[in-house]
Amino acid sequence: MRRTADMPRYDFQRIEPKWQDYWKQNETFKVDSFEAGREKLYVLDMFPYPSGSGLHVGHPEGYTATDIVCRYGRNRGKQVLHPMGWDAFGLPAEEYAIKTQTHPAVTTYKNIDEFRRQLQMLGFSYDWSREFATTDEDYYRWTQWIFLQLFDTWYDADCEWTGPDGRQRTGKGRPIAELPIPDDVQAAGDDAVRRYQDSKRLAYQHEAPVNWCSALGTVLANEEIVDGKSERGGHPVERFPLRQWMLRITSYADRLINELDDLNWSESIKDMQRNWIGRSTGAEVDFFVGDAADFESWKTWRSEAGFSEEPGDDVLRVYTTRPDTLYGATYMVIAPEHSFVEKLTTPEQKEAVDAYVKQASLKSDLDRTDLAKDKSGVFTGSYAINPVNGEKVPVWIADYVLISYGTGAIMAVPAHDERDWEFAVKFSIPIVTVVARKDSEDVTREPSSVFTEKGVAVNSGEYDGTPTDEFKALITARLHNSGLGKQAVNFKLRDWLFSRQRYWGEPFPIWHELDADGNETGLMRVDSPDELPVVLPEMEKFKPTGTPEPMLSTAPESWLYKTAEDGTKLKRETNTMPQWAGSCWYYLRFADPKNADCFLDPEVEKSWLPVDLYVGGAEHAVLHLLYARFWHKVLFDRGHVSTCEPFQKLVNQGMILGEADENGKAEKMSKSRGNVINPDDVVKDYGADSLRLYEMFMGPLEQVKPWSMKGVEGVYRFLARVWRMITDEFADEVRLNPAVQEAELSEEQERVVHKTIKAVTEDIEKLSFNTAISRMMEFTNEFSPQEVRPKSAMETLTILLSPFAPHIAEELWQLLGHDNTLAFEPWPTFDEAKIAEAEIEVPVQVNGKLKARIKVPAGSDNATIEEAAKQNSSVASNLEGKMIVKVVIVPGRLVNFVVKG
RNA sequence: GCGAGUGUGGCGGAAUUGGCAGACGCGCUGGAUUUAGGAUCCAGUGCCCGCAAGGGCGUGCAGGUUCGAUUCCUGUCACUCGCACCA
Repeated sequence: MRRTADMPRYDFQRIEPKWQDYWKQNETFKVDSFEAGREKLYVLDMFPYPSGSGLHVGHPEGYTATDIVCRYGRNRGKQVLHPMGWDAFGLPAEEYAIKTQTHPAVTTYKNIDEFRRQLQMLGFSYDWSREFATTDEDYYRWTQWIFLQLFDTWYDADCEWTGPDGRQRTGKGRPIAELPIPDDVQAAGDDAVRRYQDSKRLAYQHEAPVNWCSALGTVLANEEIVDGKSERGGHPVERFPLRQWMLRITSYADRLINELDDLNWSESIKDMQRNWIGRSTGAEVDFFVGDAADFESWKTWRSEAGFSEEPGDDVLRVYTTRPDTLYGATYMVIAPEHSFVEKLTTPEQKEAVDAYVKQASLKSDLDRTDLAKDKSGVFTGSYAINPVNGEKVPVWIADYVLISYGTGAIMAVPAHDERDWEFAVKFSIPIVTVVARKDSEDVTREPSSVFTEKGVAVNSGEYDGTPTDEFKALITARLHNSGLGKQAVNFKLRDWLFSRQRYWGEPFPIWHELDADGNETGLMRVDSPDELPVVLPEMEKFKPTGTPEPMLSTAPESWLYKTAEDGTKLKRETNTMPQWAGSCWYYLRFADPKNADCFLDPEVEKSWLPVDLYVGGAEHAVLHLLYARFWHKVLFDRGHVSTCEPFQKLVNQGMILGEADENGKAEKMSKSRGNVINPDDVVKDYGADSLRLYEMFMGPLEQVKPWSMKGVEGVYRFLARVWRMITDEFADEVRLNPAVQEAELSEEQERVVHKTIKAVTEDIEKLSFNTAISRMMEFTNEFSPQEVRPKSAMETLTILLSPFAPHIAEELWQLLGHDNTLAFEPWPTFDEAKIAEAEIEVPVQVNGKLKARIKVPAGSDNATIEEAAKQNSSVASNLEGKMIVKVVIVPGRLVNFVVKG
């Protein structure tokens, strides 16, 4: 019999819309209320920025993985929270607005509609009733509210407390009202108290060098600069000081490192975060720069007064991780921006110093990194006194020392630091060895190469012979006792620059007080929570001012100004928040998206949080994940959430590259290369189930892998084979294949069924979807040729397949005689006993080389197996005339004869 | 430079308390069916020698441990990602 065109076939174009409709009509995946006592599963995708170019094939990779976990979870009887939304503030919509005079909201919501259509076309089991965009007023109202929490919080680094998670910690974010006010501040009056409080808040204003990008018309966070250019667009960035909003993320640096330990994240992402935070321990040490004659009296005074919090203007304070090399400090360096530059510069050196400092200030970050290893610097003409040996050391200025790290000044030990070595060689500064390799006999005072490892002290007076680690601890303690230094910790992490000068972002709920002349006094007021949201003003032009003056400063006066009840004139803050703000807490809002009274009901929070599985691209390994963890910890400290970490398990999907060329080389997909695959086209040609299945079959989820249209065809063929295994391809209408019968499973069939259930189940648990799919292919290869295909086996496969290819699975489930969706059918179980074979094949080796395979009854004892092996003709001929030295038998796995002669 | 990761057929990949290397898919070869193409089905497919039986080689490379190594150890090379004058 031949197929004809009108006979039913695997018709995804009919099946897929049908079931998408069904799920929508029946609200199959909506979760209304939390059922106490039932296991919960909160699975989250990194929500997309709804760009104008639509969904990319990289999106469905992670989304399919989470969808499989969710659908599987429902079949396992869990209550599943699986939401989707939009990270919708951001530059592209605003750039488009500038070009076309269209309000960014219009573009944004249009793009969202397109993204939603594309995601629904792929059959993801989201609870769409929870959808929101970060640009919704109902949402950013609470983003502003959280900002007010940050504004209302100071970090008490010494507070010891036990959180609702039962863990003891030191350091806590506390309400600003609980901040102790020093007596002298109190005495200076209310305004002084307010300014003091403002200086301690987690959200504070700060005049600091910023990264200004004139092309984008905004300042950018350090994290948004790549190679001295803007991460977005690659535009040049200049640095100059500007008053900006900052978030005190550095207060949480230690907790952001420590609390990574218990998370189920890949070590490499944890490492990237640890690296980014960059904690180092060492010591701060004071070098005396006053009149040399006063050195001894200064030391005596210090040993009584102790190490001061502020260094004072007769000392140069340095930070070092190697206090054990103090005796080898042959010069010092201060950053060109250091406040001591002027004071330490002698008249003879003034001209050279001025020139150098000016040149350094003109260098952009790009220049500084480009010239990386080429050291430059200038001598100030002054000397400091080394506190441990009283020696005079020259003080230099060089831009390899950064003002933003440590104290902006270093002691240089050229013998044991590569940068100092280079500098000393270039400027002919003495180099003195103070650390030697252990057991090394000849220690030259002037070494021929730099030695940066640990060893034992030499040329270090009474400390000679002390091992590095011991010496570090010892000298730090002694410096502390004599008031000359103390142990110190430093981080690479900087406070987070939180303001932008663009329009399309959340306005700050902040007012600045104005004096009679309309100038800002520096004092601030906040909008009360019931005045939120502070809605973006309607505007017609979106072009940046071209200066660091924020866009919103051109907003209507009615939005910009008001008079407080006490008569004080107020001006609104005109910066907006960066795009990160909205994505810092969306996972919380998904649990309670419609709540009008609260950002998240505490009971709901305890039910659904934390996120059990979070899947997204590795490009967010530091920024988004670090920021979100920081906000979460602040909310935790303030009692708004009950867990200290938001995301229990994190998985980063690997990037999907374009199709490989004839040389087998695959490149990143990009418009300019013309190798972008559009999901719409794939769905049109092969269907959503094939796209989903293919993306999971390509290889391990976390791995980078190239696209292959032939591969899509491969999984499409598999689905068509499953279809033909269960349906009758020769009938005039869709109906069951006559081979599918109510029949008992044969022993062999039962074995295949149970083996497949076991493998697919375990693979899903491991997120090893590619191997799960190959197991189902094996099942199909086994059953397709059979003339009797028991219905129960077909039902089992249908359920196993349903998380991966839900549309075809629902359709087959219906054909197999079921009225309901299979979304909540119990997941099949397996019986280990039914997987075992009666007779097993055992490989036989002679001297580790495979010679034969023998069949023995399962559970045979070693003697039986050995005997059977010797009976094998091939083995026997290999053993002939040899002496058997040893027989290795691994029950059920292998036999190895070790022979001699 | 520092940190992390990855190297397996023509291609994507599978196999880890050390025990049959190459599951599954793609591609390729041959065959069946077909007016033809497509689709489908069957058989084969790591490399080398050989008509065959059979033999040799083989998980980036070089060593080591072991009866036995893709897996463990040492060294080395290549590629990818992240950070990059952080004292």
